[in-house]
Amino acid sequence: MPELPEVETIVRQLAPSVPGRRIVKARVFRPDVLREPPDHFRRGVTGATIRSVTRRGKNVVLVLSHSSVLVVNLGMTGRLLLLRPGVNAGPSHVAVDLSLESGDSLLYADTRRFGRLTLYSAEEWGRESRRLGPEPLGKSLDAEAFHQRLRGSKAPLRSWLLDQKHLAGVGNIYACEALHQAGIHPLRTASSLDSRESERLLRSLRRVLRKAIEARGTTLRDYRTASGEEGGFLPFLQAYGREGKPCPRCGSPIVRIVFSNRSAFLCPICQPAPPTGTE
DNA sequence: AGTGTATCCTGCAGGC
DNA sequence: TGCCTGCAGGATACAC
Repeated sequence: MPELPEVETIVRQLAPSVPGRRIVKARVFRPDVLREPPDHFRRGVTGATIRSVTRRGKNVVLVLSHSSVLVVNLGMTGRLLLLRPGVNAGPSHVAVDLSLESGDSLLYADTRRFGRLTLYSAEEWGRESRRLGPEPLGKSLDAEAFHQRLRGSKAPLRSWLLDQKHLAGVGNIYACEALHQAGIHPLRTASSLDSRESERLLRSLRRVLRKAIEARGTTLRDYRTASGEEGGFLPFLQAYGREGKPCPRCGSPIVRIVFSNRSAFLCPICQPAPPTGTE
């Protein structure tokens, strides 16, 4: 669930208050969210000062002193919360608790435990980060560069958008929303878009991501901001999760299709189906 | 280079 | 009330 806007919301909330603070104690309740033995993780973070909190794709990136980097990928149900004792209540399914010297805690909670906390050296994280595609809201990606990237792939657009090596941060909700807004069918192949269509798709993608950030993300069920609040973007979804409900643009019922083992939501009128190629 | 399938997990909604 | 099935924001590995 946590896609770019949700992770960006969490990072924006943590960035003003967390950097400069030291981790005085680390408790691991669910070792399976770590990629290394719990005692190694505890040794790696205890005593370290958090230098910065940033985002790369769907990852929260915490740069620690001693040039190590703690990367949090929230999976489907992960939450990263700043818990102020006596102010906000703790969540269930706490996996890792990082106590800060002020008495606050940075909690990682995750019902399904698909999320991961990974401790990298700066070099290792640099390598990992370079494997991800460009940031969709970043300056380096212009319409021309986007079109060039699309031209190299025959994958269906929805699959292409979800692949983090093409673009970093797009998930199923915002892929479906952007395609709907751009009037492009999710099964169109990436390379089939002409320059006008690819420009329209990039514009739609950026618009929906920005709007979702403004609304502090989409809470379907589990997502919470770093302060434990729900995101406000759900009422603005035009296609995702709206099977059978009227398309806000043309009124015809939204349709759910499944491919690559995941649902896609679309308007069959606004998003004309590509030729099947079998006839 | 693609796709389909399965896996890691829990919880909730809907049908009966 | 309970049982069952299907479904869920993600990432990855496998066979084909």
